[in-house]
Amino acid sequence: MVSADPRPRRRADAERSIARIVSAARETLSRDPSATVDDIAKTAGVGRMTLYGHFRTRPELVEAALVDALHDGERMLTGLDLGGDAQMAMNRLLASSWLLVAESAALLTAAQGVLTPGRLRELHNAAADRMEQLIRRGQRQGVFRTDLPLTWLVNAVHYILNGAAEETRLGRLDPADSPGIVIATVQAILAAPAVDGLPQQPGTNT
Amino acid sequence: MVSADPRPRRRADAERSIARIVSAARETLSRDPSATVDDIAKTAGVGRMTLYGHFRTRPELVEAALVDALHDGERMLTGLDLGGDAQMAMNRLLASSWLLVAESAALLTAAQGVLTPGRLRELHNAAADRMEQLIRRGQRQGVFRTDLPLTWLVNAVHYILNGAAEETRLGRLDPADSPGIVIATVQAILAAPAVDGLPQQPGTNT
DNA sequence: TGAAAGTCGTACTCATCCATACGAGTTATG
DNA sequence: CATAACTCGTATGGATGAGTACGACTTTCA
Repeated sequence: MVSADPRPRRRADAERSIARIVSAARETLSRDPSATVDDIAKTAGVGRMTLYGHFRTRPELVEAALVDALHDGERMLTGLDLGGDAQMAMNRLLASSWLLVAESAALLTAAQGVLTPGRLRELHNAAADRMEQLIRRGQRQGVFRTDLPLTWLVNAVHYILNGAAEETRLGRLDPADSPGIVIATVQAILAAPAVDGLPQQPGTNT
Repeated sequence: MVSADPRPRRRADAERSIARIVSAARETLSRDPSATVDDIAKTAGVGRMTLYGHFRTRPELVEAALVDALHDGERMLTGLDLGGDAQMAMNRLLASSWLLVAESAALLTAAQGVLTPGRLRELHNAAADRMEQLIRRGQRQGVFRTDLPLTWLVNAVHYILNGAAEETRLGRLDPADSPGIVIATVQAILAAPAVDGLPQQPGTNT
């Protein structure tokens, strides 16, 4: 399961080009999901032919960009404690991943239009699962609501994340305030409704 | 300010064609925001040339479809009581407009890619204002939270609406359940956080 | 019923973008 | 330093989709 290189021999400058291209693809597609191959090549400061030398088709390039972003996510979450109080864990998860998710929202859109749903799910599942497990744990702890479908809760969080990303990109939200706003909103969505005079399962919230 | 007809004389069959085209545009663009003029004409059961006879460019057609959808919204809200308790009013607003908003979500996306931001705002402002006023009133009543930017609250509701629309379209949400889920989620987002032992302004919730 | 209005197919131009072909020049690396 | 790997411009092919031109046919309506 170690990352196997089908192409072990590659020159240093080629490696550099690929890195610049992938980076440019992430940047460009995050601003405009329908960006042209030529746009991406220009942003990378590289001829279009060089790009095609490494990525045979546009979908292949988009996938590479998405995979790179997801790898960043995994790396970022390494060593992040998702145990303990689910609410706190969720806040930590959001605080550390919000920026990446925000930046990659449009990239995900681009991928949706170009990759098969199956392939997309395969790539994106790890991230989605993590969120789902955490919410489920919060439900068992009694701090997250259980009266709405789990799938909806997971996706509602995503929609809020992407929405906040867009608001930030459009300048309607101060990037400095965004994390706090996202956390507060997600908390509100997930929180178990504390009915007046019927404070949920007592004893579960230490 | 009455709707002025720049083209008073128009034959009955032309009127019919236009209606079918606009309807087809709404339907088609709501499924695929990047639908072709040809697609729309086919859906309308009309030749492409007929379509071009009434709408000179694609943007013009998209705008007509959006305007039609917005008119539907206005018509739907006529006679809807938005007074009284803001929370209840919001529930009524969502219950009656959710379906239309859901259907028009993708249409709005199409419009965003084709209309100038100014023009789009001009068309869409009435609907957005209504939501904003209602939230503001709820804040004055003490039932909606005031610790997040008003703009964000308005747009967060929109993102949830569109998200629910997408979930429904993808079959991940039962259309019968959607309204209830949307209402519950929006309530959670807007509700003033009832701090334990500090139940907000007493006397406002009769 | 006849002229104006509307319908609509075919064929065309124009622009954009993906992808390939070729080939000359440049750089890494054993 | 020689060769293989890489870069990259120009040109080309092919697909798609917007919008126009033209002209024959049909429908409305005064």
